[in-house]
Amino acid sequence: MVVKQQLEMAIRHYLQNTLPEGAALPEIHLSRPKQQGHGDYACNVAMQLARVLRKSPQVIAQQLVAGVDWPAVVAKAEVAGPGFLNIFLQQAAEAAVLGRAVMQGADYGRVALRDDLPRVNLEFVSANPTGPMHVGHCRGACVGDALGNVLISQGYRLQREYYINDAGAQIGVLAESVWLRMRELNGATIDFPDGCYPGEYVVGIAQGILLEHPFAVLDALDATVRQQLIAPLAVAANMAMIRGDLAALNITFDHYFSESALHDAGSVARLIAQLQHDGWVYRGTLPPPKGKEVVDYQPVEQLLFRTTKCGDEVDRPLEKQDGTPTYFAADIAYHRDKFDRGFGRQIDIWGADHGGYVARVQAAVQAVTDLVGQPEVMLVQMVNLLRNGTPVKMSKRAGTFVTLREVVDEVGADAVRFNFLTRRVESQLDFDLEAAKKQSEENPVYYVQYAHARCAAILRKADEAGLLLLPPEAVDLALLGAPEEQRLVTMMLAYPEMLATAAERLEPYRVATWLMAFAAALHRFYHKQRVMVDDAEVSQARLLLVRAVKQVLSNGLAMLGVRAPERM
RNA sequence: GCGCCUGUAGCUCAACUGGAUAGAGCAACGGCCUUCUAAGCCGUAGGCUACAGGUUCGAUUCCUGUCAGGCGCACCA
Repeated sequence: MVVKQQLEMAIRHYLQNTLPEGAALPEIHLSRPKQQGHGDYACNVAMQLARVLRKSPQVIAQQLVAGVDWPAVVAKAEVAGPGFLNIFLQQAAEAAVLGRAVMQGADYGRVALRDDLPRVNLEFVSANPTGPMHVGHCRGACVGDALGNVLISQGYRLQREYYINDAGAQIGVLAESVWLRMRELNGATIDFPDGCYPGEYVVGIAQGILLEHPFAVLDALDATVRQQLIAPLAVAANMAMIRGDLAALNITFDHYFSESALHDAGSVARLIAQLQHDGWVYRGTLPPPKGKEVVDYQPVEQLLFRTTKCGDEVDRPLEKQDGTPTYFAADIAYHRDKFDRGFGRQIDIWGADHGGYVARVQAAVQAVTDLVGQPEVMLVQMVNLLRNGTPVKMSKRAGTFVTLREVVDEVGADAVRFNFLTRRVESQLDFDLEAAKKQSEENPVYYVQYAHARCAAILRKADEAGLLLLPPEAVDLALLGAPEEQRLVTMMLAYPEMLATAAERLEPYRVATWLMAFAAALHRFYHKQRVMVDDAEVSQARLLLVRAVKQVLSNGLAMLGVRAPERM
């Protein structure tokens, strides 16, 4: 059992036996004090109880110190400040974490697979297959991949999924764009209409398809037939490109799910029929949207879903004016499909521009699966791409958007990932290309990686010196008494707790900020204490410390998908 | 007009769901390499946490209002 839980239980046990009848047991919250002098854990329960017991928090805390049956790992507990209970652990008991980290290796901080948890479907990126990924997708990609790692580390069975929006009008536009490029390649002069995809990659796709399907053959086809031929080929080409872009970021998915397959299988139509049967839909007319001028608004009777019954503002259409299903209808079927595939928990990572979409999807999913609050939607705020402090204007139409690939090539996958993972998703952030390049050698990511390389260098040095590393149990941990050493030990103890918190709150950025603090602790230790000294026992103790630190750095970086280099 | 997110050092961001002296990285200034990696360390400077109220032992955190920025507001995806 984790120390934190032992402490919690000990305190709860005491309170249960001593609190007067009817007094509610407060939540026992143990925190890691920022100040080293405040012990390994702090508890504020005395202050919470002050009002109920009509006693000063200091007095209550004092009673806790004396009365609680503290676990053996506790060295002492004392009252501090306004009534904090500061708990200090046995130094040797704490330092046992070093052996665990070294022995468990990559598994340190991880939890075994838990069958009691719902299976998780994590959907992210899902960029439209109409072109290469642009930098806007990058943040969601990094966050999603890291979150997947974090959840898996805490025992979740998780699948990473990419939803391919390969249905709808945009695909027709894509096919038409490819066809125009084909005609251009064939010698025609084309005036490209506004809605088309102008990017250079469309030419490549056109060329690729022409290799298999000669122009004359395509030209002879009926326009609709031709489009049906070109569209899937163009989508496939774009998806190959997108997979390549993701691979450049070291991101892979377990499953790619096709929207058109959903339509082809009749899932959408079946869902609508089912909803009609269950009384969730009706024919009605929506009022014009408020606050925004809709020039072409016409009151039209549509098939509407009663999302208002589950907390949405207005009911939402399932069919367009022409009778074909809306994207929303397909999306309900999609989330229903995830449920049918056995995912009791669905997490979607969307861009902030989809914020208005959350309520209706959650309402609909609740209606068709009885899962309340699903999908859990993480809204990732926008990234402002800057170059030398000025915004980079991005327009798909003008073909001026910056691709993910360009950014990765410029800045490097490790730096890109770390950069996007040090911030909470709720905060919009600026990403300056020039700054990222210029600072590429002073980036936080290198600070952490350097700490790892430094540990590796020390261990190499020890190896070259012919030093035989003792097994952890043979090392005298009491020799690690310096503040810098204890700081490292404390942080390693906190690592599993940090991971658990990151998973619980869906906040992978915690790993990155923790790593920066941990790396700082290592660098400080390095400058203060020499590892290999004349005293062989001290050397062994510090080498064990370095081995453990290197391992935990490596584990943390792995969570973020960032390399842990042996040399820099 | 309504909804969601945000406002913290010159810049980019943290602060462990309400805790103790608000911290890192860049940028600035001053020190530290003939011993394990100077992509590092130590020090200095930099803050009315947008503003005004409220809740309580205690507020960057929770509530209300104001201001500022971002995103969204049928039949696109």
